Amino acid sequence: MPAGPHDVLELAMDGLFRRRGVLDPSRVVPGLGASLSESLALGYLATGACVQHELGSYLGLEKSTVSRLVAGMTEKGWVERGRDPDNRRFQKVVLTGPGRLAAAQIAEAMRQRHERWLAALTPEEQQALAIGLPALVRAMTAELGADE
Amino acid sequence: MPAGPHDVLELAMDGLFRRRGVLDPSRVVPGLGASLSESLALGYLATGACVQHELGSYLGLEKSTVSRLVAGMTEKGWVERGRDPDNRRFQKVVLTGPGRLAAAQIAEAMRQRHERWLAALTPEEQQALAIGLPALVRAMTAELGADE
DNA sequence: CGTGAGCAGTTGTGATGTACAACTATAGAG
DNA sequence: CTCTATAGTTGTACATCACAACTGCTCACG
Repeated sequence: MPAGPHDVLELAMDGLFRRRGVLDPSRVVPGLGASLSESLALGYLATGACVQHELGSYLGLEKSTVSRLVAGMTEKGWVERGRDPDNRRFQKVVLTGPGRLAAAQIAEAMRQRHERWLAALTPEEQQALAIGLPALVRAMTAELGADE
Repeated sequence: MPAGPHDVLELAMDGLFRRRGVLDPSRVVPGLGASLSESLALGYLATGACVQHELGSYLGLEKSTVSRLVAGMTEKGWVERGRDPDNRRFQKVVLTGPGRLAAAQIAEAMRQRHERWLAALTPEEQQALAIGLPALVRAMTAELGADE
């Protein structure tokens, strides 16, 4: 009954699943009213404009869902969208000023939250996490197929 | 620009959020048709019968949600519920035979999945994960307040 | 050219998972 | 015995998402 590697994962996953509300950015940045998908989209768009279907593949969402997601973000004034003049099939999505601000707020709140968590860890644990966690994500990603 | 501990968490969280479908047991044990909450409930009930509101506090769900969750699991034949004779306010929930089987199937599938992930890690990474991950979950849990 | 195949996006519809509010039933204290 | 607190149920509404059917655009091929 000493905890093997599997038990560690088991307990961690259980803990994460049961507290999946933590993921919710509306708790991390209250009053902003961004859903999880919106937050991820804002973060992605902050690295550069993109076309809707690219956003969809990044977020792992169906195109219809992305369409409505972007529509909602447009109404909130975070993005603007318009047909790409070079290829009018594409909807190019661009962050607006307020959108950039919202993205920055979310990123900063996340950063602070992560620092709070890390502050509760010993240096050894931090070091271990920095090695183990990326490896785990790599393994999980590999299993799911290379959907970037 | 070397990745600090924060960047590690940032990337890991991003990766986990975007692939939150991984959490879905219906992919891990296809054909069984158990939702995430149902899977967690089955896992919890496998450790012993309990009363509905206890299940709710374990899962972090509102009592009405738990009521319907248990109703659904009853229909699927995984649990039975009945008033506690000692205190008729309580609904005691107990795993049935099929429920026990489903719980075992889920647990086994999870175990296999975790082993697959771990197999893709070097021994050093496994060791690091075993130290870092529980620490992270501990820190997250502490921040959220001590909910079970 | 022009037409047909295929892709990007939109809209209609519905499933799922959840919370909140109002209610019922039970228990226990005074 | 009544009053209050607790466990659970039901009505309702909301958020997130997928699938299917549609529109509009592009491009290759005859």
